[in-house]
Amino acid sequence: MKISTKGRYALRLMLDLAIYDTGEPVSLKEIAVRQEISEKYLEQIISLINKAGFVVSIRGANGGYRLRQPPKAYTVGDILRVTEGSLAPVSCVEAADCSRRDFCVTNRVWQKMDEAVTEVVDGITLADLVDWNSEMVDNYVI
Amino acid sequence: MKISTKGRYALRLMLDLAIYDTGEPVSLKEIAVRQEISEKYLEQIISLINKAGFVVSIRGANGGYRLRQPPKAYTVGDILRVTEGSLAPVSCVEAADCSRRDFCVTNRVWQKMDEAVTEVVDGITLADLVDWNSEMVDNYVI
DNA sequence: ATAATATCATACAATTCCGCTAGGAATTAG
DNA sequence: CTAATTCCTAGCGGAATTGTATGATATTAT
Repeated sequence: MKISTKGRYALRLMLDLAIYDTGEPVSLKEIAVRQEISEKYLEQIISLINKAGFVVSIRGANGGYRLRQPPKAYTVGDILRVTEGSLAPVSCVEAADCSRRDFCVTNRVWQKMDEAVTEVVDGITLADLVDWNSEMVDNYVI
Repeated sequence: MKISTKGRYALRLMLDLAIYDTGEPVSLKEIAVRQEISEKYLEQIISLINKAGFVVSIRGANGGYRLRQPPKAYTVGDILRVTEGSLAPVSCVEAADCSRRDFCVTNRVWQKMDEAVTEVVDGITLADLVDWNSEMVDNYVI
C-alpha cells in the first residue's frame, strides 16, 4: 500500500516545473540537482509524463521542458496515475477478473478506499502545491 | 498502491470466522475450501492474526479457530494492518526518514491520503461486512 | 497406545516489481 | 563542428510477493 518513488518523483518534477517556470525551458539537469534525484531516472519518468502530454519538450542545446498547461490544470491524481497506473487498492475494483466478484463483500471496502483516495488526489492541483510551497518558503525566510 | 493478497485473504478469513461462528472451532481446512485459498498459505496468515490476539486457537482433532471478540470489535483497518503493516502511502508520513521532510509540500498530499484511507478502513467493522453479506445472500436467494 | 487431525515453524522457489544504471542516437544553439 | 540536451532501449541487482514443500509438535477420539 505504497506510492512508488516513480509517482513521488513525478509529482516533485511537475511541481519543480511549475515553480521554476520562467518561460524558458527547464532542463532535466537543473531539476535533478534541485530535487536530488538521479537525472537518468528522471529521464524515464518524464518520458511517461511527456507521452501523457503534460509537458512540452524542447530538444537540443538549451532545451528542456515546460508545462503544457497552467498548474491549475493538473491534479495530483492526473500525475500519479501516469506513473502509478490506477490508484485502486485492488485490481477487482476496476476489472472483473475475479470469479468471486459478485458475492464478495470485501469489494465494497476496496471501492470505498478507492473513492476516498480519488477524492483526495483529484481535489489537489499543482497550483495548490505551488501555493503551499510559497507559504512554506515565507515561513522559513521570516 | 495495492493491498497484497495477504491483506485481502486476512480480511476474508476473519469474515469467514465471523459468518460461520457456531460456537465450535472452525478449521482452516473448511475456510480454505470456502474461500478458495490454499490451506498452507492461510496457515501463515492466520498465524499473524493469532499473534495479534484476534482469534482463539484450539489445537488437536476437531480443533480450529474462533474470533476472540465479537465482529463489531474489529475494524478492517485493524485486520489489514496486521498483515500489511502501516497503510500510509509513503514512509515519510510516519517516519522522519527524509531529509526533505521539513520543506516538502508533497508530504501534505500523502498525509491527506493517509487520513482518508484511515477514515475508511477504521470506519468499517467486521460486523458491517457480515451485514453486507447477509443482504447479498438475501438478494441472491430471492 | 495409535491414528487422525490440527497448529506451528522453516526453508525455498518462481515470478514480478522497484529503483535505478548505461550506452548511444537524434536534435539544436552557438 | 561541438557541446548541450532530449529520446530510446536494454539490462540488472535486490527486494517483495505469492505461494509450496517438508516436517515437527500438540491434542483428541477411539
